Amino acid sequence: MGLPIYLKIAEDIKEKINNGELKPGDAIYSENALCKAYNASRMTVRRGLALLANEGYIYSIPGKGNFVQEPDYNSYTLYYNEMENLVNSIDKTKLLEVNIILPDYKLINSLQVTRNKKIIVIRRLFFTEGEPVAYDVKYLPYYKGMPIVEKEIRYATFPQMVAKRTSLFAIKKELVISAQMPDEETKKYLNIYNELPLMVVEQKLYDREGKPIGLGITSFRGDYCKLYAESFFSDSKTAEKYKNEVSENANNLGDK
Amino acid sequence: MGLPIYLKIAEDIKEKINNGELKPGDAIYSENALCKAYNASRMTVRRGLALLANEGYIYSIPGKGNFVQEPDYNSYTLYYNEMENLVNSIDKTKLLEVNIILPDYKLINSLQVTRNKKIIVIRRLFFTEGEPVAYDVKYLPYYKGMPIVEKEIRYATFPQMVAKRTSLFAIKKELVISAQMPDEETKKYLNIYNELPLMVVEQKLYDREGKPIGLGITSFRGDYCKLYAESFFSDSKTAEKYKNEVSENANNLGDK
DNA sequence: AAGTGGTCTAGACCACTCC
DNA sequence: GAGTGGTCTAGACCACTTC
Repeated sequence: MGLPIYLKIAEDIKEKINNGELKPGDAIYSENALCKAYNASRMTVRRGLALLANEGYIYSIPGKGNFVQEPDYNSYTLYYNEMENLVNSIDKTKLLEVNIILPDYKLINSLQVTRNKKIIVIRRLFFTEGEPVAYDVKYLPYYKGMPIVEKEIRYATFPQMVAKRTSLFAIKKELVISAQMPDEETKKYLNIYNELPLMVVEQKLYDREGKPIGLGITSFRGDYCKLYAESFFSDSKTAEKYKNEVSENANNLGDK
Repeated sequence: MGLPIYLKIAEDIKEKINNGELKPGDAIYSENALCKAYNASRMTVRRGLALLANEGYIYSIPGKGNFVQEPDYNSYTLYYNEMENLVNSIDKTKLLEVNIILPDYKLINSLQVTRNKKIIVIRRLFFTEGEPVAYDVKYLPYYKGMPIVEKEIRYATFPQMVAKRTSLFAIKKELVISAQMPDEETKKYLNIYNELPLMVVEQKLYDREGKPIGLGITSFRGDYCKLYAESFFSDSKTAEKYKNEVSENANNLGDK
């Protein structure tokens, strides 16, 4: 069959872990044992084990062996894009303000700048089908020669805004998500007349050295925002590619 | 130096990507070229590249080459544990109800069961320093011989509850996060007398075959719950162990 | 035909753990 | 000292893309 040996090894062990044959803390067969069992070279066996290690299934202790890892119960992957979420997609934005200000106490702390540092403020409203659904504020320390392009300001997400200055690979991003009641100003912007909470997402970006390079606060109408997260144990990804082949091969062998 | 060659290769290329020398879509030196440049065997070079691929920095096209990957702007890692979050840790729970019910329409849909399937309901209150901070409901399809242990019911998180039935490795977890206003009952439970929103986290667990095995809804007082997420480009993990040595080497590059 | 990445081998030396 | 994992080599054959 077309399934590479290293994948076969990884899948077999993964299956043993998934069905409970191997439990967290248990030792796996040694690499040499696996070499013999699969009639494979050690590099091939190690490649299979490396896969499992990458997916969080096993870990190794030099001199002792490979062991089944305790799974991480509390880790999820969250997809967040202020322009797009479960409930709505932003189809229009309105620029409320673009300005350069001096930071107040909170901003000085959050962006770790001096009180004389100029800060760009961008305040926007996000619309979905004519309805205002989110109030968005970004704070960016101003640097000389920083390009400010109208179109970008209107339609860019936060990472896109700073991409001009730094490689996006180098950026660390943080989110703090909370439920809050809107103040009077926000109520007005978002056409809130009754008791309706906000989903507030605070987004902070850091450069490679860990220095903050931007703070964004997006306040969604509670009825227009749901965030979605999932635990992905990257199970299938590895063998997915071969899945068809496997079933094909089951039917017709031997051509090519 | 103690830094393994494959790590050195990976770090060098990563640096080129981070500082913008290599941009998304750009081709990397071919594996053979890297072999010569680092005076290394191809397996070693490929190990370095495999690292970068795993971290989302590059991808490869057979027959063409390795290329710099466009980073994923919208992906974050969220840590969620209903008993523990940014603001508070649950130090006491109160069991409101443990019961077996027949599912209503919504549960039938959500858990994908028949209307005759028995469902376990567990309703709890979570406390922090004497204050009720969250109202928690879990729905679990009932299976014969399912152990129900008082202590577990009181203090277990959702994944822990189902761990008895299925290997946790095999579980897929989903979260849907929203901001809502409390109903009268919840207000009473959580001592809410004024306008205070809820952070509602809906948690759904699936077994290996994708069948739902549990639904949980936790309603936190808005002032007692903040969720935290971060983008981790697993940068450091790889080289962390060698960091001291890396900075040593940073001074005397430029050879070759 | 030449170059690329994908898989794999059969060794090697090292540092470590366990006995 | 025997066994373990960690690193690495110098080849090999394959399928693929490009010219």
